[in-house]
Amino acid sequence: MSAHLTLHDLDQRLRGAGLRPTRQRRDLAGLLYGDGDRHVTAEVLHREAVEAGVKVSLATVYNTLHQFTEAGLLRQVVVDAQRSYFDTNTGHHHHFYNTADQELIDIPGDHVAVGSLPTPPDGMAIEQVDVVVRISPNDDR
Amino acid sequence: MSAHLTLHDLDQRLRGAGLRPTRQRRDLAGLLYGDGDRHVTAEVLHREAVEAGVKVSLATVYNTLHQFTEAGLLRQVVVDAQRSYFDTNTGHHHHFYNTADQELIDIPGDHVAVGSLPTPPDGMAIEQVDVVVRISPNDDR
DNA sequence: ATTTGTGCAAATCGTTTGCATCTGA
DNA sequence: TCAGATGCAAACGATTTGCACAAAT
Repeated sequence: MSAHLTLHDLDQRLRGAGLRPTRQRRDLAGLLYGDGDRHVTAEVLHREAVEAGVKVSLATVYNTLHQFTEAGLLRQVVVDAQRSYFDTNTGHHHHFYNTADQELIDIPGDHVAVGSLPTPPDGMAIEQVDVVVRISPNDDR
Repeated sequence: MSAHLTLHDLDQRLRGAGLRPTRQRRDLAGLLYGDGDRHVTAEVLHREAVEAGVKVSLATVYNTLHQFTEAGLLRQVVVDAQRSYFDTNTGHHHHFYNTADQELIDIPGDHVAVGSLPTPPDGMAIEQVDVVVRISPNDDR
């Protein structure tokens, strides 16, 4: 979709989400939204930032990921008990999770049909339905 | 279902799974399988054990939960990045997850229909499909 | 000027591990 | 007997937090 985002684009997106466009937020947003949909962990994003010459601490990466999530710019995906993934695709969709190499792959929302959900318990409302399809390399042959 | 399991029942179950029936495993199994399906975290099970006068360390609870899981007596459920849940119901089913109080509730397998899954990427096989319906108390009115 | 964000290091929390000691078959 | 289990405390890894300093409005 987006080939490259200008500095101005990023500022707009941050302001639109009610976040001050600081240098680190802009840089991180650039890494996150610069090239298609992504799934990152804090560690991975921090490493990328450092490798890209962006000066930012791991603590700030964590803070920023959570702020982005609250602001609706990211979505958190729970598939692994030890690690938090953040998805730049905030729309309706589900995931393949490759348990062998811990990689997440998007499944477009309309490629999974969840039918006949039971009524939630009394006084409860459905917030979100997550479908995780766990996959692994088949070692036939 | 099971009103109360005898010591012998527990031993049988453990042996059947290829595990030596030690005192702590028997005691923990008693807590887990004594009364219907349950969802526990290591912390919770350890606390219950201590309260029930069962002498067992937290480390052993962790070990035991994992051994039971490998032996097919339990199933691990990933719904919260910070905490691991173990489900005594190992059959095909899904979950409601109450995000307000971190409670898991079973949804019978045949109450959720997942249709038209996309084909997994090349060389990959589906291991399991997890559906988590996140719910929270609705604060209307 | 004031508010908000950042970096660092220390603290936290769930979970795992090393190792000496016990226990079940 | 003796392989396998357990307990304890220390180690761990991911994440959060406290606080002094820096940057944005």
